[in-house]
Amino acid sequence: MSTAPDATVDALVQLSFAVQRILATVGAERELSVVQMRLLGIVRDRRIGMAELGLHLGLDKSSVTGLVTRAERRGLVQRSPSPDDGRAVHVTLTPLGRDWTEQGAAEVGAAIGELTARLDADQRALLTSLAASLVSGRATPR
Amino acid sequence: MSTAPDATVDALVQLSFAVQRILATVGAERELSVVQMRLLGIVRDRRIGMAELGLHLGLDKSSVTGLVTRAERRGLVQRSPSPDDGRAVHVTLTPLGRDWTEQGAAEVGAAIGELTARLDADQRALLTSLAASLVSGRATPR
DNA sequence: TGACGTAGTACGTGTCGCGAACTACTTTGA
DNA sequence: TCAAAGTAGTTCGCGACACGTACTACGTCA
Repeated sequence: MSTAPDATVDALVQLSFAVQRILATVGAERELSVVQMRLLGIVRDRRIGMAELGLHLGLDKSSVTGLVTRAERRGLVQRSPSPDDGRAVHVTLTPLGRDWTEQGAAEVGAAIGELTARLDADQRALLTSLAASLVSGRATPR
Repeated sequence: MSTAPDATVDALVQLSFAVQRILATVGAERELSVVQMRLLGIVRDRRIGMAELGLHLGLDKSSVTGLVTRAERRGLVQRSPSPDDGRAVHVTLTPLGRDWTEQGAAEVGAAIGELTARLDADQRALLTSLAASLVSGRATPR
């Protein structure tokens, strides 16, 4: 029920825009939107169908269809029928998609490294642990 | 030139998506996109023209035109000619726009409060200070 | 086997962002 | 002083993107 202090809200919102901007910039080099990058990142290490993909992305299934279709048209992912379920489809990375995903991840890592360059190792670890606990919903170890 | 550790990249990227999701959810109650919310937030406490707005949002000026036009059509902002420059336009909140902006800010504050509920006051202050320093580009006080 | 649920697609609508071409006003410099 | 160059915004056409609705096809369960 408690409202966060304005300073906290501001800081987190601004930070989220900064990170999104990094993602958008890295993606733009390959004409990938942030959502496309996210799609690649999710498909990277999961065997996943359209519906579950929609859950991860917070998108309607019909939106996922279009997203995957565009990525497939560009040769980044491919659909393959599920062996278990005749209705279902699995989305996997093509070799090209895998390349781009690796490269993109490296570039994002570099940009985040730059963003956090002013922090020393302790501060960075602290930030990581605080951020991770917010996302996971678990308490932060002290 | 240093790349951030994967854990840091993950935590910050995930956190940014969590915050964006909050913004999107709050906006959705009024059928406002995240960018529309941002527009309101920027116009809230600035006397600003279209070009500068584009800089803040990282958008092309033609995109700003459309953005403002849609917001204006909904009665949230208004354009007024600049007294100093016959070419320029100032974008300001209407009373309705101001209401929505206040309400939206309060709801975002509440949601961020919930997101950070597991942190105690010290941890929250620490997170705020770390995040703020990343965004400002200034060093974090120790 | 028939009813119901689930996975995914097709289609129409609207938002959003871009670049290029355009108008209108301002600034600059000879 | 006045033409050239610059600046603020708009318009237009395009594609990406997200949604809801309606549809097909397959699976499950009684």
